[in-house]
Amino acid sequence: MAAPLPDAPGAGRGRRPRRTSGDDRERAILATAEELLGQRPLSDISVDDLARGAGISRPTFYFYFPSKDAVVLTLLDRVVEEARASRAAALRRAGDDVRASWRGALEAVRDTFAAHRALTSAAASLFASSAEVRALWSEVMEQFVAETASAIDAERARGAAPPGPPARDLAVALNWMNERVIHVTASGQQPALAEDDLLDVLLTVWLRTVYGGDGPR
Amino acid sequence: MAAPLPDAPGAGRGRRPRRTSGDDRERAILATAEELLGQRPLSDISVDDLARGAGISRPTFYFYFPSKDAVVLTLLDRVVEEARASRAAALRRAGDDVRASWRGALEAVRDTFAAHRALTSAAASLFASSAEVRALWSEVMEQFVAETASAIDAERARGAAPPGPPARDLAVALNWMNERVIHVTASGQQPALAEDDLLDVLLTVWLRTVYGGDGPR
DNA sequence: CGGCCGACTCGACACCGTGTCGAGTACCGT
DNA sequence: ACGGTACTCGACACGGTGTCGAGTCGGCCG
Repeated sequence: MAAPLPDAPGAGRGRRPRRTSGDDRERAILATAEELLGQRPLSDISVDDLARGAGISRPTFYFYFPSKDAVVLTLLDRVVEEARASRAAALRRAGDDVRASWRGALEAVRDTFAAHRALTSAAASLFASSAEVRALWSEVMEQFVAETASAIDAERARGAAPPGPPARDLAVALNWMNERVIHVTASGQQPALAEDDLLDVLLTVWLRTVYGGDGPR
Repeated sequence: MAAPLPDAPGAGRGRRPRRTSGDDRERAILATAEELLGQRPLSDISVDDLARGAGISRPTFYFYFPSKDAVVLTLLDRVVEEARASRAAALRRAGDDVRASWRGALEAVRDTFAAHRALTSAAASLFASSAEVRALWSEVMEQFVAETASAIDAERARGAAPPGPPARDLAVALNWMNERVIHVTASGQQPALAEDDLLDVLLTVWLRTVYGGDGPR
C-alpha cells in the first residue's frame, strides 16, 4: 500500500528481510504448517493453530507472515523450486534423447509434487483466491511451455516432426494436460489414471502429438 | 442431521422438496447469485448479500439453502446439464464423421461454459472445499471419458486407429486436457491459447493421439 | 366457523476466525 | 545509562456463519 519496497537481498522470493533471531520462529511456523497440512485441509487450519504449533501467540504470527496464505505460498515456492531443479537435472541427464528427456522431465515433476501432496492440495485450494499463487503457477507453467515449444521447433527444424499448429500452442495444451492429469491422479479425484500408467500414457500423447506417430522420424 | 430424507421427485438433484409459494424465493436467490457473481468473486459475496438481493432476511435464506455453496452447486448443476445436452445435440448432428463430431462436442462444451464464466469461476473456487462440487464434476468428466473411450475403441476395431495404451487412459488424458485448457483460456490465466485457436489445437492433439496422424486411416 | 398445522419469516444471539493497536520486554550498540 | 530496534502478546473491533425461538399467515378439516 505504501511503497514498492524492493525485494530484500537474500530472501528467496523476497517475502521479508531476514532477521537473525526470529528466523527460528519463521522456520517453526513453516514446519508447523507442513505438519498440519498432512493432517487436515488448509481450511481447517487457523492462524491460531499455526501460532500455537510454533509456540507463539496469534498476534506474533502476524509479525512473521501477513496471513495464512502467505505461509503456504512460501512453502509452495520451495517446492516449485525443487521441481524446477529436479526437472532441469533430468533434462541434463537425458542429453540428446528427446524421448528420454521428456520422460525424465515428466517423472521429475511428478515425483516432486507427489512427495508434497498435502502442500499441493493446499495450493490448489488457494488457487482461486490468491493472485500470488496463480502468478507463481503461471510462471512455472510458462517456463515449461517455453522449453517444450522450443524443443518442438527444434524437432521440426531437423525434419523429425511434421508441421502443424504453432509449437507453442501444442506446448500449452500438452503441459496443461500433464498438470491436470498429475494433479488429479495424485489427489484421488476421478476419472484418473493408475499411477503406474501415468508416465506411459502422457508420453504417448506427447509423442503422437509432436511426431504424428510414436516417435521421431 | 435428522433423517436421510430421500430425493423428492421433480427436484433436479433433489436439494429439497418443492414448495409452491417459496419457489419464487428460491428462484430469486438463484438469480441474485448469478447476478452478483457477474460482479465479484464468490468469496466477496455473503449469505447476507444473497438474502438481501432476494428480498429476504438472512435466516430465511437458510430455509431455502443450507449454505452459499449449495446455491452455487444448484447453479452449476444446471449449467452442467446444459453442457451435456448441447454436447449430445452436437454429437447427434455430426453423425458418422468422427472429426466433425469431436469438434462439435468440444465446441458445445466450450460455448456453454464460456457463456457462464462467472459461475464457472465460482465453481472452480469451490472445487477444493466442496465434495459435492467435486463429485458433480467427476460425474461429468466420467461421462465424457467413457464416450471418448468407446469412440476410440470403435475406431481401433474398424482399423482406422492404431493400437496403443488402453483407450480409456488416452480418453482420461485428452478430456482433462480439454477441461484445463478451456478453463484456463476462459479465465484469462496464463499460459493460455487464443480463443480462436483453441478448437484447432485441441482437435489436432486429439486426432494425432488417436490416429497417430492428422486423421483416420 | 374455529382451530390447527405446516409453511414461512425474522430479530436476536452465540460463536469463531481475522487482523490491528498499543503497551510492553529484552537485548544491543554507543 | 540510554535509545533504538526486534520482538511479544492481551485485548479489542469486526465481519461472517449458523441456529433458536417466537412469531405471522393461509388453507383445510372437523
